[in-house]
Amino acid sequence: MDYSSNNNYQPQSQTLSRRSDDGYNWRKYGQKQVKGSENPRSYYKCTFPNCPTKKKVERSLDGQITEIVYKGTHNHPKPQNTRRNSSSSSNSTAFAIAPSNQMNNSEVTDHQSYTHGSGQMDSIATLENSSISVGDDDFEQSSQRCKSSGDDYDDDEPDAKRWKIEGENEGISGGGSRTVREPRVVVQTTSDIDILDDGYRWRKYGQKVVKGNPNPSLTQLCHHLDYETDLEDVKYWSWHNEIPIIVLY
DNA sequence: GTCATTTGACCGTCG
DNA sequence: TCGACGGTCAAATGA
Ligand SMILES: [Zn+2]
Repeated sequence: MDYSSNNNYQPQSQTLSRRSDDGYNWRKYGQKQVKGSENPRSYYKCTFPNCPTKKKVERSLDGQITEIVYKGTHNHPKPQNTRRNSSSSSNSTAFAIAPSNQMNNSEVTDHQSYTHGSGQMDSIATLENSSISVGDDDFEQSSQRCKSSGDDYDDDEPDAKRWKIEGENEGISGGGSRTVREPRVVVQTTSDIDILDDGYRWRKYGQKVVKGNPNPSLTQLCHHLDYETDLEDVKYWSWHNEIPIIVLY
Protein backbone atom coordinates (compact mmCIF):
# COMPACT_ATOMS: atom_id res chain seq x y z
CA MET A 1 0.00 0.00 0.00
CA ASP A 2 1.42 3.19 -0.91
CA TYR A 3 0.55 6.17 1.08
CA SER A 4 1.38 8.41 -1.76
CA SER A 5 -2.20 9.32 -2.32
CA ASN A 6 -2.12 11.14 0.91
CA ASN A 7 -1.08 14.48 -0.35
CA ASN A 8 -2.40 16.58 2.38
CA TYR A 9 0.85 18.25 3.13
CA GLN A 10 -0.39 21.29 4.82
CA PRO A 11 1.65 24.35 4.11
CA GLN A 12 2.70 24.60 7.65
CA SER A 13 5.15 27.24 6.79
CA GLN A 14 2.22 29.57 6.92
CA THR A 15 4.21 31.95 4.79
CA LEU A 16 4.61 34.17 7.69
CA SER A 17 6.66 36.44 5.56
CA ARG A 18 9.23 35.37 8.02
CA ARG A 19 11.92 35.33 5.48
CA SER A 20 14.32 33.22 7.31
CA ASP A 21 15.97 33.13 3.96
CA ASP A 22 18.41 35.85 4.57
CA GLY A 23 19.98 35.57 1.22
CA TYR A 24 22.40 32.85 2.04
CA ASN A 25 22.01 29.20 1.51
CA TRP A 26 21.82 27.20 4.67
CA ARG A 27 21.89 23.52 5.16
CA LYS A 28 20.37 22.08 8.23
CA TYR A 29 22.60 19.55 9.83
CA GLY A 30 21.00 18.86 13.09
CA GLN A 31 18.22 19.45 15.47
CA LYS A 32 18.19 18.99 19.17
CA GLN A 33 16.09 19.91 22.03
CA VAL A 34 17.94 21.79 24.61
CA LYS A 35 17.12 21.59 28.18
CA GLY A 36 16.69 25.23 28.80
CA SER A 37 13.88 25.92 26.45
CA GLU A 38 11.03 23.89 25.28
CA ASN A 39 11.65 24.67 21.68
CA PRO A 40 13.81 22.53 19.50
CA ARG A 41 16.95 24.05 18.20
CA SER A 42 18.03 23.66 14.64
CA TYR A 43 21.57 23.87 13.41
CA TYR A 44 22.36 25.33 10.07
CA LYS A 45 25.52 25.77 8.14
CA CYS A 46 26.23 27.95 5.20
CA THR A 47 26.53 25.91 2.08
CA PHE A 48 29.18 28.03 0.50
CA PRO A 49 32.33 25.99 -0.02
CA ASN A 50 34.62 27.46 2.52
CA CYS A 51 32.28 29.48 4.57
CA PRO A 52 32.42 28.50 8.22
CA THR A 53 29.29 30.33 9.16
CA LYS A 54 26.73 28.53 11.19
CA LYS A 55 23.60 29.48 12.93
CA LYS A 56 21.32 28.11 15.55
CA VAL A 57 17.65 28.74 15.32
CA GLU A 58 15.11 28.06 17.95
CA ARG A 59 11.56 28.29 16.92
CA SER A 60 8.46 27.62 18.84
CA LEU A 61 5.73 25.31 17.80
CA ASP A 62 4.06 28.03 15.90
CA GLY A 63 7.10 28.50 13.82
CA GLN A 64 7.95 31.72 15.47
CA ILE A 65 11.63 32.15 15.78
CA THR A 66 12.42 32.63 19.38
CA GLU A 67 16.12 32.91 19.11
CA ILE A 68 18.73 32.90 16.47
CA VAL A 69 22.43 32.83 17.04
CA TYR A 70 25.00 33.29 14.38
CA LYS A 71 28.54 32.13 14.54
CA GLY A 72 31.15 33.48 12.27
CA THR A 73 30.70 35.62 9.29
CA HIS A 74 30.38 34.91 5.66
CA ASN A 75 33.49 35.27 3.66
CA HIS A 76 31.70 35.64 0.44
CA PRO A 77 29.04 37.90 -0.97
CA LYS A 78 25.51 36.83 -0.96
CA PRO A 79 24.60 34.58 -3.77
CA GLN A 80 22.49 36.17 -6.37
CA ASN A 81 18.88 35.92 -5.96
CA THR A 82 18.78 33.44 -8.75
CA ARG A 83 19.35 29.92 -7.79
CA ARG A 84 22.98 29.17 -7.93
CA ASN A 85 23.54 28.13 -11.48
CA SER A 86 26.50 25.91 -11.56
CA SER A 87 27.88 27.48 -14.66
CA SER A 88 28.82 30.63 -12.97
CA SER A 89 31.61 31.46 -15.28
CA SER A 90 32.12 35.11 -14.83
CA ASN A 91 31.74 35.03 -11.17
CA SER A 92 34.74 35.61 -9.08
CA THR A 93 35.68 32.35 -7.59
CA ALA A 94 35.48 31.87 -3.95
CA PHE A 95 39.10 32.55 -3.30
CA ALA A 96 39.72 29.60 -1.17
CA ILE A 97 40.95 30.49 2.20
CA ALA A 98 44.55 29.73 2.42
CA PRO A 99 45.04 27.62 5.47
CA SER A 100 48.47 28.88 6.02
CA ASN A 101 49.29 32.33 7.02
CA GLN A 102 50.07 33.07 3.48
CA MET A 103 49.01 36.53 2.74
CA ASN A 104 47.03 37.13 -0.25
CA ASN A 105 49.59 38.98 -2.20
CA SER A 106 49.45 42.67 -2.12
CA GLU A 107 47.72 45.38 -0.28
CA VAL A 108 46.42 43.33 2.47
CA THR A 109 43.92 45.48 4.10
CA ASP A 110 45.67 45.36 7.33
CA HIS A 111 43.32 44.48 9.98
CA GLN A 112 45.35 45.68 12.74
CA SER A 113 45.52 43.63 15.77
CA TYR A 114 42.10 43.27 17.01
CA THR A 115 41.73 42.93 20.67
CA HIS A 116 38.68 42.03 22.45
CA GLY A 117 38.89 41.61 26.08
CA SER A 118 42.51 41.91 26.81
CA GLY A 119 43.98 39.25 24.66
CA GLN A 120 46.00 40.79 21.96
CA MET A 121 46.40 38.53 19.12
CA ASP A 122 48.71 38.70 16.26
CA SER A 123 47.53 40.68 13.42
CA ILE A 124 44.67 38.85 12.03
CA ALA A 125 45.28 39.08 8.41
CA THR A 126 41.97 38.49 6.99
CA LEU A 127 42.50 37.80 3.45
CA GLU A 128 38.98 38.67 3.14
CA ASN A 129 36.94 39.12 0.14
CA SER A 130 36.80 42.57 -1.12
CA SER A 131 33.13 42.89 -0.69
CA ILE A 132 33.05 43.02 3.00
CA SER A 133 35.74 43.71 5.40
CA VAL A 134 37.16 47.06 5.09
CA GLY A 135 38.45 48.73 8.06
CA ASP A 136 37.73 47.51 11.44
CA ASP A 137 36.68 48.79 14.69
CA ASP A 138 36.20 47.52 18.09
CA PHE A 139 32.89 46.65 19.41
CA GLU A 140 33.60 47.59 22.89
CA GLN A 141 30.16 46.90 23.95
CA SER A 142 31.10 43.33 24.33
CA SER A 143 33.76 44.07 26.81
CA GLN A 144 31.49 43.43 29.64
CA ARG A 145 30.33 40.23 31.05
CA CYS A 146 27.06 38.97 32.25
CA LYS A 147 28.42 36.42 34.51
CA SER A 148 31.74 36.03 36.05
CA SER A 149 33.83 33.69 34.11
CA GLY A 150 37.08 35.12 35.15
CA ASP A 151 39.29 34.09 32.38
CA ASP A 152 40.13 35.33 29.03
CA TYR A 153 41.21 33.14 26.28
CA ASP A 154 42.74 34.78 23.40
CA ASP A 155 42.28 32.35 20.69
CA ASP A 156 39.90 33.01 17.98
CA GLU A 157 39.96 30.16 15.67
CA PRO A 158 37.73 30.02 12.69
CA ASP A 159 36.18 26.71 13.02
CA ALA A 160 37.46 25.74 16.32
CA LYS A 161 35.29 23.50 18.25
CA ARG A 162 34.21 26.30 20.38
CA TRP A 163 30.76 27.17 19.40
CA LYS A 164 29.81 28.31 22.75
CA ILE A 165 32.59 27.90 25.20
CA GLU A 166 33.60 24.39 25.15
CA GLY A 167 36.78 24.07 26.89
CA GLU A 168 39.09 26.86 26.51
CA ASN A 169 42.53 26.19 25.40
CA GLU A 170 43.08 24.00 28.32
CA GLY A 171 45.79 21.52 27.62
CA ILE A 172 44.03 18.29 27.13
CA SER A 173 47.22 16.46 26.79
CA GLY A 174 48.41 16.94 30.28
CA GLY A 175 52.00 16.77 29.32
CA GLY A 176 52.80 20.30 30.12
CA SER A 177 53.99 21.37 26.75
CA ARG A 178 50.93 22.76 25.27
CA THR A 179 50.58 22.07 21.68
CA VAL A 180 51.68 24.98 19.73
CA ARG A 181 48.71 26.69 18.37
CA GLU A 182 48.34 26.54 14.72
CA PRO A 183 49.07 29.87 13.21
CA ARG A 184 45.63 31.15 12.94
CA VAL A 185 44.02 30.07 9.85
CA VAL A 186 41.88 32.94 9.29
CA VAL A 187 39.39 35.36 9.51
CA GLN A 188 36.51 36.00 11.72
CA THR A 189 36.36 39.26 9.88
CA THR A 190 36.16 41.60 12.71
CA SER A 191 35.26 44.30 10.42
CA ASP A 192 33.23 47.26 11.10
CA ILE A 193 30.89 46.51 8.31
CA ASP A 194 29.23 43.24 8.30
CA ILE A 195 26.24 41.63 6.87
CA LEU A 196 23.71 40.65 9.38
CA ASP A 197 20.78 38.43 9.24
CA ASP A 198 18.76 40.23 6.69
CA GLY A 199 21.66 40.87 4.48
CA TYR A 200 21.79 44.48 5.40
CA ARG A 201 25.00 46.04 6.29
CA TRP A 202 25.30 47.64 9.63
CA ARG A 203 27.94 50.07 10.41
CA LYS A 204 28.60 51.29 13.85
CA TYR A 205 28.83 55.00 14.06
CA GLY A 206 28.70 55.66 17.71
CA GLN A 207 28.39 54.35 21.13
CA LYS A 208 27.13 55.89 24.24
CA VAL A 209 26.41 54.89 27.76
CA VAL A 210 22.98 55.72 28.87
CA LYS A 211 22.94 57.49 32.12
CA GLY A 212 21.20 55.86 34.98
CA ASN A 213 20.85 52.47 33.52
CA PRO A 214 24.06 51.80 31.78
CA ASN A 215 23.37 50.01 28.64
CA PRO A 216 19.82 48.85 29.05
CA SER A 217 19.87 46.85 25.90
CA LEU A 218 22.88 45.07 27.19
CA THR A 219 20.96 44.14 30.24
CA GLN A 220 18.22 42.76 28.11
CA LEU A 221 20.69 40.86 26.09
CA CYS A 222 22.15 39.33 29.19
CA HIS A 223 18.71 38.31 30.14
CA HIS A 224 18.42 36.40 26.93
CA LEU A 225 21.80 34.91 26.98
CA ASP A 226 22.06 31.50 28.29
CA TYR A 227 24.28 30.78 31.17
CA GLU A 228 26.83 29.25 28.96
CA THR A 229 27.14 32.07 26.58
CA ASP A 230 29.57 34.65 27.57
CA LEU A 231 29.26 38.16 26.46
CA GLU A 232 32.74 38.06 25.19
CA ASP A 233 31.64 35.82 22.46
CA VAL A 234 29.04 38.23 21.36
CA LYS A 235 30.26 40.29 18.53
CA TYR A 236 27.16 42.30 18.26
CA TRP A 237 23.47 41.88 18.34
CA SER A 238 20.32 43.46 17.29
CA TRP A 239 16.74 43.20 18.21
CA HIS A 240 14.04 41.99 15.98
CA ASN A 241 10.76 42.07 17.77
CA GLU A 242 11.91 41.09 21.18
CA ILE A 243 14.16 38.53 19.66
CA PRO A 244 17.85 39.02 19.92
CA ILE A 245 19.84 38.32 16.84
CA ILE A 246 23.18 37.45 18.24
CA VAL A 247 26.33 37.24 16.27
CA LEU A 248 29.22 35.50 17.83
CA TYR A 249 32.82 35.66 16.91
C1' DG B 1 21.94 12.70 -11.27
C1' DT B 2 22.20 16.72 -7.30
C1' DC B 3 20.96 18.71 -3.11
C1' DA B 4 18.37 19.61 1.30
C1' DT B 5 16.15 17.66 5.26
C1' DT B 6 15.31 14.28 8.79
C1' DT B 7 16.84 11.82 12.67
C1' DG B 8 19.26 8.58 15.56
C1' DA B 9 24.01 7.75 16.57
C1' DC B 10 28.11 9.52 17.95
C1' DC B 11 31.43 12.50 20.30
C1' DG B 12 33.50 16.05 23.49
C1' DT B 13 32.93 18.53 27.66
C1' DC B 14 31.59 19.06 32.24
C1' DG B 15 29.98 17.81 36.84
C1' DT C 1 34.11 6.49 35.34
C1' DC C 2 29.71 7.54 34.20
C1' DG C 3 25.86 10.14 32.60
C1' DA C 4 23.74 14.54 31.12
C1' DC C 5 24.01 17.92 27.80
C1' DG C 6 24.94 20.22 23.54
C1' DG C 7 26.88 19.97 18.99
C1' DT C 8 27.93 17.26 14.82
C1' DC C 9 27.88 13.39 11.62
C1' DA C 10 25.88 10.60 8.26
C1' DA C 11 22.63 7.34 6.33
C1' DA C 12 18.18 7.39 4.71
C1' DT C 13 14.79 9.81 2.59
C1' DG C 14 12.53 13.21 -0.18
C1' DA C 15 12.18 16.77 -3.79
ZN1 LIG D 1 28.46 31.87 4.01
